[in-house]
Amino acid sequence: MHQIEISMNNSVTLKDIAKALNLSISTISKSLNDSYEISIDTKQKVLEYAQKHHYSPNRLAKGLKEGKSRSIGVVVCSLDNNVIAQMLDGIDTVSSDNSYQIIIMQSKESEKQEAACIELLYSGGVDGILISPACETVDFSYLRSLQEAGLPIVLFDRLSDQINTHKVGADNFQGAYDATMHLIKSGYKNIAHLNTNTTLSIATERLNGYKQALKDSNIAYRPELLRSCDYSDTQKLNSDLEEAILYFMNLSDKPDAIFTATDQISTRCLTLLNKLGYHIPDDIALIGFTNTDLAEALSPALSTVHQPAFEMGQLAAKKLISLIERKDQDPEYETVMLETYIKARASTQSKH
Amino acid sequence: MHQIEISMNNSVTLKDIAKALNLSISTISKSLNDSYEISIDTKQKVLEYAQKHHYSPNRLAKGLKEGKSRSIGVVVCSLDNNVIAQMLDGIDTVSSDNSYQIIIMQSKESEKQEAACIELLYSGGVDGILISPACETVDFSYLRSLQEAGLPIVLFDRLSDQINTHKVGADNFQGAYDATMHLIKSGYKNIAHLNTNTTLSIATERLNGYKQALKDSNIAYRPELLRSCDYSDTQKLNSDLEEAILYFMNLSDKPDAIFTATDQISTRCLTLLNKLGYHIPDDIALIGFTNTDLAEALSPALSTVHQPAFEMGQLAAKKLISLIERKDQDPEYETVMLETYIKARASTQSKH
DNA sequence: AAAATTCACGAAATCGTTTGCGTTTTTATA
DNA sequence: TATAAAAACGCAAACGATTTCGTGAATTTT
Repeated sequence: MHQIEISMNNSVTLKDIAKALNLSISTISKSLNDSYEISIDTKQKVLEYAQKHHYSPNRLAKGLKEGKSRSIGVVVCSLDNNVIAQMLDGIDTVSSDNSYQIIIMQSKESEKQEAACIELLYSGGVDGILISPACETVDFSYLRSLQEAGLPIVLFDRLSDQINTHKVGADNFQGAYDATMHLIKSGYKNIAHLNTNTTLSIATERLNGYKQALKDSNIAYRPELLRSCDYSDTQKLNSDLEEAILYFMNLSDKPDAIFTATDQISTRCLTLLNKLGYHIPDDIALIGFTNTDLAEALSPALSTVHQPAFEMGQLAAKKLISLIERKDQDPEYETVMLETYIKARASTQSKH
Repeated sequence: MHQIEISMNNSVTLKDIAKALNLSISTISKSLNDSYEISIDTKQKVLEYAQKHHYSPNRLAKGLKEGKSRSIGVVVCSLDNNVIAQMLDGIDTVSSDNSYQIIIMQSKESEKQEAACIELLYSGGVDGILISPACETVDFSYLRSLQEAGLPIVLFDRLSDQINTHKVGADNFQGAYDATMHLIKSGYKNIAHLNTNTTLSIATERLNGYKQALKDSNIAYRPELLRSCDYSDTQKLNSDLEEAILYFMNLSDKPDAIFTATDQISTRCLTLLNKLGYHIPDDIALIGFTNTDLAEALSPALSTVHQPAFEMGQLAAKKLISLIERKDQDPEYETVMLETYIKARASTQSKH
């Protein structure tokens, strides 16, 4: 039988190899790092032994020594979300390709918890942080102070003016503009808008796109057709949503279409409208931001504004890694807005 | 103005505080760890300075010293997946509560990539690994060797007999049995089954549940009503799926219902049946495993077998942490199967 | 007042790597 | 042959934190 050579609690270290081969620790280290100082014979012996015994360098020790951990902290509001999952997928793809590990944490839309995440990641020695801020978050000073202390930070999806760094998001203004325009061109005139109550760019940009489309089409903006839902808690979101829909449908001059601003709002809105017995799109048309691949299979098929979530994640990770590795000295921070796509389906069928 | 006190590249260390307060490093460490050896006055001074300068212990150093990193490696096939996202949410909740960080990696259903993930996590010094194996994976010897070397491992969702440890999954047999029974009780007799081509327990358990329900209902199992799809690649999955459906519908004695075994298969199957012009449930009924919260809103509303994904994640994380912290010496490994729930909707309406 | 405790702190080893520099041995040059 | 230059390796410091042990000073005990 072949004995387990590894000590019970941990793996082979340089010291173990050194002892076994009767060499010094530094010789082992240099051999494994293919240093010119070591003879080919020795290198081979060391390499062979190391492979046989599954040596792999202790990342903690290496990180400590080099001041780098080759890990990236990712802070998102929630893991259980389509769009976010796709962004994480993109982040992970790029990170893995560049041998970075990602440490994911959830803020659950709480500013406080978000700060705790960041703190933990920072002290954990991450080389940089990718963050999509919680919707509660208004104070970016802590993040700024970390940035000033030298920690690379990149914002993605939800952006903010309060911090100067690379930012990768979707072109929310254009997406909202296109969605609204699509409704207008399909014959809808009284277009309501359901948004969140956040201070983040994502909300205002989409609102502005909506307004601009109305303006460009010479349709007056009616404040009563704008309602926002509390995004911090699912319960509240649903009740706010139902309330808003009932409010819309009881207006004397009620809307003939709704444009919804986020994934959750879009899909829940469809569900609620169905439940309340409204017929889409005859009673009311619906288009909204969401990335669900079930849009086609919904009842009715839901027209959507699709965000390139995977690509956003990829780009954000690339930007962060370039900051970490200082590929460009003294970087010019830029904000990239990736294009969104309208996918017109039955829920916004042209008015006859 | 208030100057940034932190050095450019990194944070405050014990040494910095020691120098600033003219004390020794050990005194600082002990103060912050509230040691009895230090006077109250000194402790207060140190604490005050530490807080003011945002000191937080370097996790790498601490981990190195203690031989623990307070981090957990999580290996899943994909991030972009509903059920998995919910499981990750559960894992993260428990991990955060116990101050563990989670490092998530994707195997993308590849055995090779999975091995690379595990290797990376191990050398990264994780305290334990949570893994839902890739469907390609047949060889668990590497995982076993790590386990023998002392690394705690817990399997979740997709289990395997090839490794002896804690396992947390859904009661797939019962879920499949219930789903099939539900179809039978609703008047369907010719029930087809769409599954994956994997060797993992998840597939065979669901198949067995299906078979058992047929048997208990005195319905003969017909091999031609069982088809499996390649799960390793989305393209292939879709084409396999379409092929299988066409095959089913062209049988002389064609099925009047389909029971689908996984999230992806279930939702795509619905989409495909719609696209092919079949009417659900009149032409063919459909029930399948999936956790999507859009089931209600689909066309038609999809009957589902729901897995307690969040809870599975929670429990798996708890089990792993208890292994890590050796709450029970020499643990009796156990396999927990959490209950699934049938949610009957329009897609399996009773035959008239 | 002398002895024994307690108190408050510092020195140094340790975790596993990396790396600059010193040392020995071998080889090449004058 | 004496000397310079490479080659091959070891020593030791460093990264930041924890922890054992040792040491003066202050306090208490007889």
